[in-house]
Amino acid sequence: MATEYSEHIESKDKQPRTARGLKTKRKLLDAAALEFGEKGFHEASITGITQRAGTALGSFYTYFDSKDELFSALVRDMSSRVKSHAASAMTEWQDALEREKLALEAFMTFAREHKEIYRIIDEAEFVDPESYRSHYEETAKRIHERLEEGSAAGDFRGGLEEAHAWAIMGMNVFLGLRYGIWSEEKSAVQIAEIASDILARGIATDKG
Amino acid sequence: MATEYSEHIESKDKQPRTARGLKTKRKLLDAAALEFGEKGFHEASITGITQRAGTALGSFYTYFDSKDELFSALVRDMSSRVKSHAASAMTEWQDALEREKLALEAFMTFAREHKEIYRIIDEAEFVDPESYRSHYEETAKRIHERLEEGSAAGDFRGGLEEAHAWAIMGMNVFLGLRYGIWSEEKSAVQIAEIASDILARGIATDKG
DNA sequence: TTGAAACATGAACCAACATTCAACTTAGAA
DNA sequence: TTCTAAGTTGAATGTTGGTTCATGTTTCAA
Repeated sequence: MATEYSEHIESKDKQPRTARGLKTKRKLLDAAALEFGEKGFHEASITGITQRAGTALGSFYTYFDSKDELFSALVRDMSSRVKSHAASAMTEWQDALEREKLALEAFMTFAREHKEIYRIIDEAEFVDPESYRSHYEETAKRIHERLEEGSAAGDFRGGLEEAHAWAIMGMNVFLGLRYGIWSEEKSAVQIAEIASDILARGIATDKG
Repeated sequence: MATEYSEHIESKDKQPRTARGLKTKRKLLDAAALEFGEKGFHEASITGITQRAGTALGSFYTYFDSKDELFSALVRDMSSRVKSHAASAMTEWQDALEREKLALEAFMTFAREHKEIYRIIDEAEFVDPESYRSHYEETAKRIHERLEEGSAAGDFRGGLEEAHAWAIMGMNVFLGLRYGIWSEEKSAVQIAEIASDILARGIATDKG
C-alpha cells in the first residue's frame, strides 16, 4: 500500500534535499502509519518504525523532531485524506439527501480499506487533541455547509444548525466503527441506506 | 465528589478485610478517576494517584495488581454508572420518542458533570478495548430494545435494526462531546430537542 | 492483653524506549 | 575527478515510572 503524503507533513528544516532522502522519508511515513495503526501510539516504537522501514534508528531523526511531531503530522495527513476521499465520492448526485448517502458510503468503504487511519485519528483525541478537534470541527463545518445548500435547494428543511451536522457526523463515525472496523457483516450501501433513511423521515410512525 | 464503586471493581484476592483497608481503597479509586480523567492513562502515574489519595506508593499494590487492571476496573464502573444514571432519568415519559429525548438529555448533563468519565471511557478504546467494545455494544443493545418497544407501542415505525441504535448512539456521543465536554454554549435541553427532532421527522423537506 | 493477619511505607530495582552523537558513506554540482 | 553537503548508521545515554520488597505499624479476634 504505497501512499502519498502531502506538504504539511514536513517540519521546517528537516526536508530531504535529495531523491534518496525523499525516498527514505516516505518509507518512514508509511512504516509509521502501519506501526501506529497496529499498535497505537504508546505501544509503537521508533525502533519498530525504522525496522519496518528498513532504515537505521538514527535516520528517523534526520526527518522528524520527535515521535509526537511525527504522529501529529500523520494525523493531519490522514484527516485530509479522509476529506478528499469523501469529496471525490460526492460528485454525481441528484439531491442533497443522496449526497449525504454517498458521503457515508464513501467513509465506510474508506474506513474498511484503511483501518489504521481510523485508529490514528481516533487516538489523536489523547495524543494530539488540537488536531483531533480541528479534524472534527472542520468536518462538521463541511457537513453544515452541505446542509445549508440542501435547504437552499429545497431538499432539506430550513433551520438546520451546526448541531445537526454534529449529529450526522456522530452517526457516520459510529456506523463506521461498528460496520466498517469491527465487522463487515453488512455492506456499506446497506448501512448508508439506513442512515439516509433516518435523515429522510426520522424513525417515528409514518404520518404521511 | 465522593463516589461509590460497585463489586466488579475488586480483583480476586486483594479485597480489603478491614474498615481501614476499605477506606484506603476507596481513596485510591477516587484519586485514580481524577488522575486518569485529567491526564489520561499514559500521563497519569501511580505516584500521582497515591499522592492525590494521600497514601504511600506501595499501598497501591495492596489493592491492585497493576495500572492496567485498575483502569479496566474503572472503565467498567464508569460504564455502569452512565447506564444507571440514564436509566433513572427515563422513568416518566409519554411516548418512546420522548424517552429517547430524556436519555440524551440525561447523558448530556451527566457528561458535563463528569467529564472525567467521558474521557476514561473514550480512552478505553486504546487501553482496554474489550471493555470499550462491550460498553458500546451493551448500550446499543439497550437502545435497540427501546426502539422495538417503541415500534410495538406504535410510536416508532417497524423494521428498526441494530444499526439504527448505533446511529442514535453515535449522534448522542458526538453531541455530548461537542456540547457537553468542549463547550456548554447550548443547554442540554436544546441539544436534546434537536436530536429528537431528527428522530421525529428527519431533516428533509416537510411533506405532511 | 496479645499475637497473627492486615495494612502502610518508600527506597530500590529494572526494563523500556526516546533521543543524541560522532564516525562513516553517498550524491551530485562544479 | 573532486569536494562538500546530505544522508546513514547503531552504540551509548538518560530518564521515566511501573513494580517489588523488606521493614515497620495497626487492627481485632480470642
